[in-house]
Amino acid sequence: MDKSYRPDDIEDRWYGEWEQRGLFKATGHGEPYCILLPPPNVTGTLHMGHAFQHTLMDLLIRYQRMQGKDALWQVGVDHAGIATEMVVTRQIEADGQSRDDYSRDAFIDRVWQWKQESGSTITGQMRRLGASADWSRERFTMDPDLSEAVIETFVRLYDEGLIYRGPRLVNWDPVLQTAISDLEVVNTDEQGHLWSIRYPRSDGRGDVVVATTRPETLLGDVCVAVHPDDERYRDLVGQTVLLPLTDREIPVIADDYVDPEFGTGCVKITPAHDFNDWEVGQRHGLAPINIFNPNGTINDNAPKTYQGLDRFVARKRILEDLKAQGLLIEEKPHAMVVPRGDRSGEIIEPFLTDQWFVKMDQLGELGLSLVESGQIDFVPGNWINTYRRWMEDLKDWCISRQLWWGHRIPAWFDDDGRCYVGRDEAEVRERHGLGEAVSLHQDDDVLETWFSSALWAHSTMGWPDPERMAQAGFDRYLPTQVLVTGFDIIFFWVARMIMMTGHFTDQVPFKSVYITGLIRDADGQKMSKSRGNVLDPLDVIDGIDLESLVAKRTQSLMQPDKAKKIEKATRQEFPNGIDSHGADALRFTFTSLAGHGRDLNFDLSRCAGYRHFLNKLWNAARFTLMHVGDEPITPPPPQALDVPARWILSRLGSTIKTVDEALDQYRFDLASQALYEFIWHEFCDWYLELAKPALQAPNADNDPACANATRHTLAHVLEVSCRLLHPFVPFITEEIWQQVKASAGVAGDSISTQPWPVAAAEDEQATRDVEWLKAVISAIRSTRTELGLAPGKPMPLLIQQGSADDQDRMARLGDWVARLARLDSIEWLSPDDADDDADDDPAQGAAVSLVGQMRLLIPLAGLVDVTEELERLAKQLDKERQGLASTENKLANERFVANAPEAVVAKERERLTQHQHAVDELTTQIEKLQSLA
RNA sequence: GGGCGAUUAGCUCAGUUGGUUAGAGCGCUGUCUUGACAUGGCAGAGGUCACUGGUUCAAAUCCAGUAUCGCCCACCA
Repeated sequence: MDKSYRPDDIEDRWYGEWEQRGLFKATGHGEPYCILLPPPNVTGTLHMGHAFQHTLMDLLIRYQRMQGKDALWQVGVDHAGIATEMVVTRQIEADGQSRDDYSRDAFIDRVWQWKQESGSTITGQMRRLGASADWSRERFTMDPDLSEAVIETFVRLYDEGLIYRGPRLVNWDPVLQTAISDLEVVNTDEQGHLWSIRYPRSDGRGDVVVATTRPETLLGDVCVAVHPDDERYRDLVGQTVLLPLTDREIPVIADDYVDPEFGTGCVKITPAHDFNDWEVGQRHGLAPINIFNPNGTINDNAPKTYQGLDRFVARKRILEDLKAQGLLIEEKPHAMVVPRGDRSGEIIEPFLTDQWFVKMDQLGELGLSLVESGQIDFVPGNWINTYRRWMEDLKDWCISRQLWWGHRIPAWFDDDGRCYVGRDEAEVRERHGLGEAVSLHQDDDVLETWFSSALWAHSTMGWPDPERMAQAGFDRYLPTQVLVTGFDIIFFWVARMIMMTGHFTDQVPFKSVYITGLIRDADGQKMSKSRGNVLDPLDVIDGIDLESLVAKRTQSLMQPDKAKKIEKATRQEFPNGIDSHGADALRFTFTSLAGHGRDLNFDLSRCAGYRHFLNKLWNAARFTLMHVGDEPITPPPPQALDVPARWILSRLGSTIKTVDEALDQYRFDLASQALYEFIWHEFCDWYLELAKPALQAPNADNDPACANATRHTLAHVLEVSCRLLHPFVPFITEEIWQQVKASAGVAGDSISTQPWPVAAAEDEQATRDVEWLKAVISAIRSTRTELGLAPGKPMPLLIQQGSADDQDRMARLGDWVARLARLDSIEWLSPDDADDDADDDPAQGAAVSLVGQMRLLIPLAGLVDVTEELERLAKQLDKERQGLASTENKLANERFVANAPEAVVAKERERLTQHQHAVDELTTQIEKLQSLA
């Protein structure tokens, strides 16, 4: 093995091997355990959020696989309608063409071509991360059978009356020219203007003044509304006003939607271009007037002068014209909420179009009841509130999109505009008795991407075809165990999956939903391209030089003027680029940070810390292998195990238990912490040191049985630790395990299919022994350092007092004390020597430390300044006095003694004795030294 | 406007049903190339657990309120 841990060397090798051997395929044997991968966009590349979630899913899958379960990680990719069209359109433009050059079929062909070439970026990256998915079952939402599931779902819902089509006001993206869902609209706070406009009364008796942030929409006004109780305008209601710039007269109506306190208390009503106004128009039977074309220009319903103008150009022109006519009274700045499309960033237009909707009343109730009944639980539990609140206030789901890439809606229109729904044209003709003479045209719209994603749980299990269902293990893997995902798609996806799988299969898609936090940068900022603080997980894994990183962060920014600032910050934060950390270190960072209910700040220095941890493990393995060789070691009889061996085996058992309990509750952070603590601070810091004497000459020659037992323990603990760590850090553990398996007496091709370790019983006696040993050694080391005694120089140790236990332990464990504390001798002084009056009291010229009843003396022999030792003792005394005071206070409180559990009081009493003893000892020692000085 | 969460060491975070003198990593200080590891060892420094009250023998932990920050949802022109 290399002296240093080099993740790139080992990680490359193993993944291909695992996949080739088919180790990640579901076996079909044993208790099933299935996780669905939320299908990433086919256009996507792995970002931190994916890497985090995939690490957790992979950990669970590997853990369960090792438990002997039939672990299936069902993966796949989403066709992502809008995102994919944007990517391919951009590519077409880069080729010097325009999208308009393409027919629908030609465009779709081009998308498929793109998909074949670059649609697997993210799955390649998942492999780099170590994701142990069953790639043989990888699916794409537009695979023929998944498309069949989509059509089937649509038709059935339509037949059940749960899908309908109709003209509705929807969120319209004028750039992408498609409807988008409420969830895809981001409401941003922006500074706009509020204009006050005069509408003259038809009867010539003055005018009314309305305030608006969107003056161009006045072309579509159908009335002016006032509050019914508003005294000021009582006489106006029922009258008409002249709509400026047009030749229309519109009524004044009363509606309590109007807030009389705001502005003038008069509101212009444009039902075709505002959701509230739509409601008002409906209530008063006023037909909406649509003034926009789909691309956001003014249409023929407006006066000629404005036709064809872009909505914002039109706004400017209208304001000028109003001003010219003296109808513009005031313009003032106004803070407002502007709806923007999350894909295009454009201002969204409420727009009247024919769209398809799924009725949500019945499905919503079902989705709610499946969670309320406890069939699905959320981790952390409070997310159920978010889910509940949304489900209780569902609006019908607009599922049609005016795109080309996606599942085309299975509806056909005849020449009279009558609509027929069916699985295909032939079925439509048959169902509705339409002969060949009737010409049919399929609806041009496609279904939004989330419609097919909503079926993911059962469509990947073969639904609706019975044969495919049997083959895919529909009955076996559904419901799946846990869905790991971010809160941001609870509405988009989680809720809809629950409703759809529930409705069509009478099952829940998953039993638990584990909601992860968001990955932020080290300062808690959201990672975003525009902030220039995005970390690519692949760069953390493989490293990247500074120039490439700067280039990556400053390329194709929406606001190119930010490039300089981003470059500067990047150069400052990563003066040497980013080091290679390896997939294992990144994974361990994620699991360590994965507490509940909290976003996590990704700090690269923490990732480096875990790379160091893996280096530590690597070197512990080197040390072990150096001593254990590669032949099986005869297992020693239990009585041949020395105290350190019994201790480390006991600690290993506790660690297994802790990890099991933590993972059971999805506490990845606690599990990681326990492993870190065990490997570094117990196995490396103490056990390896305690094992050395037995392994080295002359001890090893004198006591070969002990040496054998130690070697066996080393190999065994390392081998089990590898298995324990494997779900967290699969690569390094495979590498080490392959080398230690022989000496540990274990056989197998790969660690990933080895059994999960089982915790042995704790060995309390060995634990207490080693706690004592550590206390004694630490006390001596501390004394030496504080007095500035050469750390490498062997010293003698004298011991006074001490209990029978102390004496017994020192007899059994003294060799280890001497070795680890660098002592050349240990000598018990007879009680007489401790007499205060004795002139030859050895303690007079020694540094003293206390462990329980024992006084540990290191003779100073004039090596050390007495004042220094006095300072050290004074410091200790101070600490002990504080402890004593706090304990005394507690015990002096009668109610404490009376009410606290006996064990707590007893503990406190014991503590009192110890502090008292220490204070006495230290005081005596200080007096002695002072008399000497 | 409604809801959720957070506030613990310089930084990033643990702290389970209340019970030692509140822990870890990174950073910091001192020291050591000791035969696994300087990506390291050993020893240290560093905290009024946001604030104010309350419950309790006992509060970082439970309750109420306050402050600050963050997120989600919401129709005010």
